[in-house]
Amino acid sequence: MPLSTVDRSVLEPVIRRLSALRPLSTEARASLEYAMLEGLQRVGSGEDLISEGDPVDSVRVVLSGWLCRYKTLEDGRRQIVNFIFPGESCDAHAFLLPVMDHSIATVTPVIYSEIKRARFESLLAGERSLAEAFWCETLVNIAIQREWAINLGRRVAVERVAHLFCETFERLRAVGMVDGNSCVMPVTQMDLADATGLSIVHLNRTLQELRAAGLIILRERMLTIPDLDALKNAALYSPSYLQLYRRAEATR
Amino acid sequence: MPLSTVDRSVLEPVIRRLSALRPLSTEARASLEYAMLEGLQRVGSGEDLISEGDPVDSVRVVLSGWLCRYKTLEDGRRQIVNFIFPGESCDAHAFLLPVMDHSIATVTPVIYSEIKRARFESLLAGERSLAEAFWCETLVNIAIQREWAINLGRRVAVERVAHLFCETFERLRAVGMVDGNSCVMPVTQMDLADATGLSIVHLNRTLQELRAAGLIILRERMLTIPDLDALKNAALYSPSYLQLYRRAEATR
DNA sequence: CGTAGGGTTGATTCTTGTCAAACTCTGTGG
DNA sequence: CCACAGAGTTTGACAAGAATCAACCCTACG
Repeated sequence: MPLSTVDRSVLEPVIRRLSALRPLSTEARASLEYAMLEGLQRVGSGEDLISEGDPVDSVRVVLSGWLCRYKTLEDGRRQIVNFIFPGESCDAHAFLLPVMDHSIATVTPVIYSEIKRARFESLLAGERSLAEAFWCETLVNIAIQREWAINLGRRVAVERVAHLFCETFERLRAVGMVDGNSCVMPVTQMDLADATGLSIVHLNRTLQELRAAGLIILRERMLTIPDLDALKNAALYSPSYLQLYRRAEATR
Repeated sequence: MPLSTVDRSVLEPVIRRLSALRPLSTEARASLEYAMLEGLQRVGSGEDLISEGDPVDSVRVVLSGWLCRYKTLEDGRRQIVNFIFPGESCDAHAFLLPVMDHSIATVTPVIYSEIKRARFESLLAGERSLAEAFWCETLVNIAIQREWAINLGRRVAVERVAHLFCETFERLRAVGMVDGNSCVMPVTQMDLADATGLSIVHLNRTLQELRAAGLIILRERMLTIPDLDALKNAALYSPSYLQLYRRAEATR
C-alpha cells in the first residue's frame, strides 16, 4: 500500500464539499475519514474506471485529479456529460440500479478512495447527516445535468464554452482548488469539444474567440479568467443550480 | 373536493412505475395509496406548477397528463430538459435543496397528488421499499438527463427527434399508456423544438423528413410508430438507460 | 532523427437558424 | 351564418453557425 501513510489532508476536499451540503458531526466526519483512508487507490490518466453496462458494487470518492462521465454512440460519437472533481463521488447509490448507463474515465492521474457497498450503507445508516449529504450531492448532480442540457441545446458555441469554464471554475473554487483567478484545466481540446458538443476544429476557433475578447487566458493547461463577471455575462451564466456551493462559501 | 370520490384506478400508473423499480409490499402500497388519495389536485394545461427559485415543501406525483421541466435563459431561449409522465413524481426529495433550479409546467391538464414533506418523509421512513423505489426514480432521472445530454450534444436533428419519440414511447409503455404502436403526443411543435434544442422551423422540417421516411405518423396529437425497430435504428437508440422499465416488463 | 499527440489554419460543405409570409383550424362574437 | 382573431403549422428564401477535410506546426520523447 504505497498510499497507506498518506497525509490525511488529501481528504480535505471531500469533507469540504460534503460539509457544504450538510453540516457533518465530528463523528460523521471521523467515520467517513476512517473509511476513506482504508480504500485509497491510484490510477493513471486516460483509464476507464467503470464502463457502461457494468454492475456497480462500491462508491468511489475522488481525492485528487479529474474524471469525466461520458456516453458514446455506436458510430463513435462521444459526449462527455459531466466532469467529476476532487471532493465529489462517482455514483454514490449507483448500486441501487443494476448496471451503469454511462462510463467514467480519468482525464488526469487520480487518487480516490473506494468504499464497498456494504460498508458505505452501514456508514450512512449510522450517520444521518452523511446520508443526507451524499443524497444532496446526487441531487446537485441532476441540477448540473439539467444545466448541461440547456447548455447543449440552447447556447451557441461561445456561450457554451464560456459557460463550461464558469461552472468548472466555481465548482473548483468550492473545494478550494482555485488560485486567485486561475485554475488548472488539464484537458485536451478534444475533451472540451466532447463536453460542449462541438467539433474539435470549431472548439479551437471558439477558444480563440474567447481569448481574443480577453475573456480567458488558456495555456499550458492553466485557465485564467481576468474578469469572471464578464465571462459569466458572455455565458449567460446563472449559478442558482450550484447554490450549494455558494452556501458553502457563506458558511466558511 | 371534486376528486374525493375518484376511482382508485387513477393511482395505477404510480404503483406500476414504482413496483418496476422496487417490489412493494402490500402495506407499502396501501399506505402510499392512502396518502395519495388525500392530496388529489387538478390543474389546467400551460400552467407553471413551480418555478425556478421557489422553495419546495411537498412531493407531487402525477396521475394523468404530461408535464415538462424547463429552464430559460435571460433572453427567452427555453430548453425543456425532460418530460414528466403519469406515474412519475416531480422532485421527490427536492426539498433537500433550498430552491428549485428549474421550473415545471403542465403541457396538458394534469391530475396529481400532493404529499407534504413531513408526510412523505414519515411514509418513506416506515417503508424501506418505498424509500428505495423513490430514490431509484431519482437515479433513473439522472440517467435520462445524461441521455438527453448526448442527444442534444451529438445527435443530428433527425436522430434527435427520433430518439425523443423512442424514449417517450417506451416510458409511456412502461406505465401502460400506449395502445399497440400508438401513443398520445399532446405537445405543440414548439414544445418538441424546445425539447430537442431545434428551432421550430427546423423541427417542422425534421418531422416531415421522418414522416416521408415512413418512420412516424403524427397527426391530431397522436403518434404512431409503424416500425419501432426502424425508428430506433434511425435514432441510434440504446435503451440501457431505461433498463428499469424493461425489468418492469420482465416481472409483470 | 523520427514519431505521435495535440494544436492551428484555410477552404469548403452541410446543417441549422432567421425572417417573412401564408395557410389551417377552431372558437367567438356580431 | 359569416367575419375575425389567435394559435399552431407549413413554406420559401436566405444567412449564419458548425462540421468536415486536408494540411501544417510544434513539442516532447524515445
